[in-house]
Amino acid sequence: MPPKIVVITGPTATGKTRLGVLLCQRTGGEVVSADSMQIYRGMDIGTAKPDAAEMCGVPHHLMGVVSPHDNFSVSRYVEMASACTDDILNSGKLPFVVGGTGLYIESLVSGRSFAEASDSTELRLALSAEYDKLGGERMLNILKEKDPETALKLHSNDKKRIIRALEVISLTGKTKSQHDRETKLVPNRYDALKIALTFEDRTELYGRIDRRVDLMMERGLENEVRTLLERGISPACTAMQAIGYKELASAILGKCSISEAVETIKRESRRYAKRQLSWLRRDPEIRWIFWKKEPDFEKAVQLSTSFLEEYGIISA
RNA sequence: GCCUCUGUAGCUCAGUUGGUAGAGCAGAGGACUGAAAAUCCUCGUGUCGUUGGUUCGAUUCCGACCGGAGGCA
Repeated sequence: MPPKIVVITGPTATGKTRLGVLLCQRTGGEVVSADSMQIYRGMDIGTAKPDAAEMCGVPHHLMGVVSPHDNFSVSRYVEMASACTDDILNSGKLPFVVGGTGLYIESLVSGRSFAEASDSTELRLALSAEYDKLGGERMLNILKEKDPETALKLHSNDKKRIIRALEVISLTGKTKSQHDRETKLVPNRYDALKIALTFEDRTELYGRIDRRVDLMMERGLENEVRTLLERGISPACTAMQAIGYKELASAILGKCSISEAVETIKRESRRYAKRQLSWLRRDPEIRWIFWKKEPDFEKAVQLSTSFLEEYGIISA
C-alpha cells in the first residue's frame, strides 16, 4: 500500500492555510504547499503566503523557493514535492499537502510522469508560429492524422494543448494519448485523504474574495509588483501570470488605472475560484467541508479529525 | 405648477410599422497529463414602471399615476 498523506484543498480564500496549520499542530504534521504561485520568491502579498505568525512554527515547504524568472512547471513540482513528502514521511511525520492548484495535487498524488518537453522552447515557438499561420482548424487536422484520440478531445481554439500534443509526438515519437494511457495504469504514489473547503453559498465566497483583494492592496501589493518589475521580471514570465500581478503590472505600465486593475483582479479571482470548483467537483474522493457564513475552524478541525480516524491515519 | 425626454435581463442599452423580446458586460456549467492563478468550450437569465382604455391580441398605440433626467416659470 502506498503511504498515507492528507490533502487540504478548495477554492481561493476559503481558509486552507489556517486549517492546514491547525491540523499539523494536532498531528505533528508538516505542510507541503501545492500552489503554483506561492512557489515563487518575492510574491507574498498577492499569493496570500502565510507569514511566520500564521505558520505558528509549523514547517512549510515549497513556498518561495523558485525565482520568478524561472519557468516552473508541474513536472518540476512533482519532483520537488514528492521528494519533500517522502522526507517528511521518512522522519515519521505526516505530510499535509495544502493548496488550490488541482493539477499539482493530482499529479503529486498519482506520481505522474510527464512526457518530455522542449526546454529550448524553439520547437514550441515554431509550432506556435505555424498555428498562427495555418489557423486552429488546420493544425487540429494535422494532429488528427498523427494522434486522432487527442485531437478528438481538443477544440481548434485550444492552441496550447494542440501545440503540446504535437510537441510530444516530435520529441518522443510517441503519441500523447498513448503516454496518457500508460501513465494512468501506474498505481498512485500516495494514498491521500482529500479534504476540500468551500462556502455553502457562492456569494459568501465572492464577498470574501473581494475583501481579501482590498486587504492585499492595503498591505502594499502595488509595491510588491513594482519591485518585481524593477528587478526585471518580464510580463511574459509564468510568475507574472498570477492574478493580481499581471493586472497591476499593466496598470503600472499605464494601460489602465489602479482602481480598474483592482476591479479586474476581483473578477478574475472569482472566476478562478469557479474554475477551481469545477476541477475539484469531479473528484468523488473529496470530503467537503462547507462553511455557512464564516469559517468555523473548531468544527472543521473536529470533522477533519474524524476523517483522519476513518482513514486510519490517526487512531481514535 | 407647466413642458420635454425617460423607465425593457444583475448593469449599460437595442428592439418590436401591435402577435409576450436581444446584444455587450456581469453570471452559471464544463474540460484540463511539462505555462494550470494558465488555456479552452457551452449556456441562459425578463410580470418589457404601475394601472385603465382601444384591439381578437398591447411591452409596442392612447390616458392617468408613480420614479428618474432636463427645460420654463
